[in-house]
Formats: sequence, structure tokens, C-alpha cells
Amino acid sequence: MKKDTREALIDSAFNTFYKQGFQGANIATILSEVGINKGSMYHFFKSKKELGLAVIKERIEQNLVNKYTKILEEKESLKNLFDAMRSAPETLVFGCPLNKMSQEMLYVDNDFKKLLSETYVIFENLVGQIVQKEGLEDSSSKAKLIIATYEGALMIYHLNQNKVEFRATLSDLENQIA
Amino acid sequence: MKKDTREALIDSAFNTFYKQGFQGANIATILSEVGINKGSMYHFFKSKKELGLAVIKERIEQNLVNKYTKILEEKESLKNLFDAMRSAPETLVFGCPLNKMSQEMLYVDNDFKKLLSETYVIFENLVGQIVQKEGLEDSSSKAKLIIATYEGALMIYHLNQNKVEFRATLSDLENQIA
DNA sequence: TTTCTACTTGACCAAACGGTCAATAAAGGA
DNA sequence: TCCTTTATTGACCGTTTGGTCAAGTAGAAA
Repeated sequence: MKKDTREALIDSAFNTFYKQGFQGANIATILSEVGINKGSMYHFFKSKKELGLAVIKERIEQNLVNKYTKILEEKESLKNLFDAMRSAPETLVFGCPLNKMSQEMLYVDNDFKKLLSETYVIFENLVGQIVQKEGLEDSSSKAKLIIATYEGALMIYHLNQNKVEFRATLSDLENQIA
Repeated sequence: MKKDTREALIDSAFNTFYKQGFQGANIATILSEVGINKGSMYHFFKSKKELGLAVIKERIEQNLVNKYTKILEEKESLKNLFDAMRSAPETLVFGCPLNKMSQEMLYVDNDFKKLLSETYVIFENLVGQIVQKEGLEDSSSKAKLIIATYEGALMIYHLNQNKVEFRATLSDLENQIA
């Protein structure tokens, strides 16, 4: 179990940053959640920032890759993509992790910006492949439109808590895309 | 000039929070920018949080109201709405203030959440009125779609810095709405 | 068993943070 | 002019913050 300290640290950091924001989160919270001491964390990460970057790389990016490559490999990719997006309120209870982190950190730190931009490219490519698989043209601009609408609608959902309208927006988009 | 301290404070706070986030910003920065002492600020605002709420109410919300009521009163409202949105990268250099603040603070503090939700309602209503003025049906769900796409596309723009594609996304939306 | 490395402890630190306060100054009205 | 209210000063405070470090422990390899 000792070997998993690093993973437990990233898990807890992801959750804490996700809820409270990177700058608003404090390390002590993460430490007590994992049940270790400060020095132990600094053995794996040389700073809070490094921990943040690891969270982006190993959780935010990885979660996106896992989720959307799986959809890409399925039979009805595009349909499943919209199904997955429509269920976002259930899974992403504090919003889109990539969007949250981006809004907060993009102009605060350049290393965050670089990593978050790279993560977005991966996201767009995966959605683009799903669109392309359906034989649709302009897959990259369609992917952008899907992601934009999804992210924006998710923001609105978190502001007005109206799940029905959130899903309706995505369904309209789905009908329009195909 | 002395009477404008409160306004100068909110101006500087808005800019600082906009760039660095609410939690990431420190009061000393704002104070030195305005050129006053700490006690002077605490004469007008009883806490950093009160200053943050005032920024939302008196800058973020007000700016939205000013900008979109003006468009609503113009001749070609809907066209001008899309023109204004397309020029967002020039005016909103760090993203959408409402979106940024929402992503950061929605699940951190309930007073922020309430105020930000109210601000969104105002935003949606104004865009809804612009849509309705054009004689289009379903103005409220069309307003949601416009805002969602706009917010999402703006997020993408800040991640990939591609202004051409940002504008294209909004132009596609414009063509599809009408 | 010894040794080397990876990990963990817990006390410690300096700096930065948000916030307070009594004293003072300036403005405005009577 | 005097007086009251509003605004400003600047020193001060307690807490929290991210981060350090010397010491010790556990585990694996030899």
C-alpha cells in the first residue's frame, strides 16, 4: 500500500483542486485526506505547482483520453458521445475539470497554460475522430462546435441547475450536426 | 477625487480578480494599484469577499447589462449581437469574466453562487430579448444556445488562440439560428 | 546480515495573508 | 466658526500558507 502514496496524493489533489480551485486549495487538506505528512508529499512533488501539473497530466488528461477513446472504439460513436455528454451533470458535479482549471490558471502560470492547451488539443482530436468516423465532413470544426456547445451548456447548467434544458441543448446540437 | 476611492477600488479589484482569480489575488496588489492603505479599503468593504461580491454586482453584471441593452436598442440587434461576440477576443483578453468567476467560485461560496446565477439570468434574458425582437421562436432556448456556444468557443479560443476559427464558429451559429 | 535506496516523520520557518484599530485628517452642514 | 460625519493613515496582529530539513524507518537487493 505504501507504494501508492503518489497515486493517493494525485487522487486527493484532483478532488480538492476540482472543488476549491488550485489557488484556493491548501496542501494541508490533501495531506490530511491522504493521511501523510508534508515531507512525504514533497518527496514526490517538489512544489504545489508540480502537483497541479501532475493532476492535469495524470488525471484530467487521462480521464478525457480514457472516456473518449472508449467511445471512439464503440459501434455508435457519435450517438454515444452525445449520450455521454448529456450525462455530464451526473458525473461532473463541479463542472468540467479542464474548463475550470483553464479559466483559473491560463493567465496565472505559463506552464499550466501549455499543459492545458495540449490537453484541449487531445480532447478536440478525439471528438474529431468520432465525428469523422461517422463520415461527416469538416470534422475538426464540427468537433470544436460540439465541444464549445457542450462546455458552454455545462457552465449554464451549473448556474441554473436545469438538467432538462441542458440535455435539450445537446440534443438540438446532435440533430443539427448529423 | 477623494470620493471616488470606492470606485477605484472596485475597478482595480475587477482587473486583479479577472487576471489572477479571486482566491489567487491578494489585497495588497489592489491597494498599491489604487494607492491607498488597507484600512481605507476596509472602510468601504468589510472583507475581501464583500469586495468580490461588489465586483460581480457593479462591474461584471453592470458591464453585461450596459453592453447588451445597448445592442438590444439598436436597429439590427441580432446581427450586432454576433458582431459583438465575434470581437470578444479583443475586449475580453482573459476570457469571459462571468464564466471565470463562476468556474472558480460556484462551489466555493454560496453567496457568490447566488449572485453569479442571478447575473446569468440577466444575461440570458437580454440575449433572449434580442432574439425575440428578430421575431424568432423559442427565444429562451435560442438564447441559451447562443450563450453556450459563445462561452465554449471563447474558452477554446483562449486555449488555442485561433481567432479565425473562433469567429467561424460564431458565424456558423449565426447562419443556423436565423 | 549488511547495505543501499526509497519513503516517512514531525518539528520548524519565513513570508504572505486577510483583517483590526486607535488616531488623524478632510469635508460638509448648521 | 464649530461640530459631526466620513475617509484615511500606518502600525499591528494572529493565522495560514507553501516549503525545508535532519532524522529515522522500512524494504529490497546483495
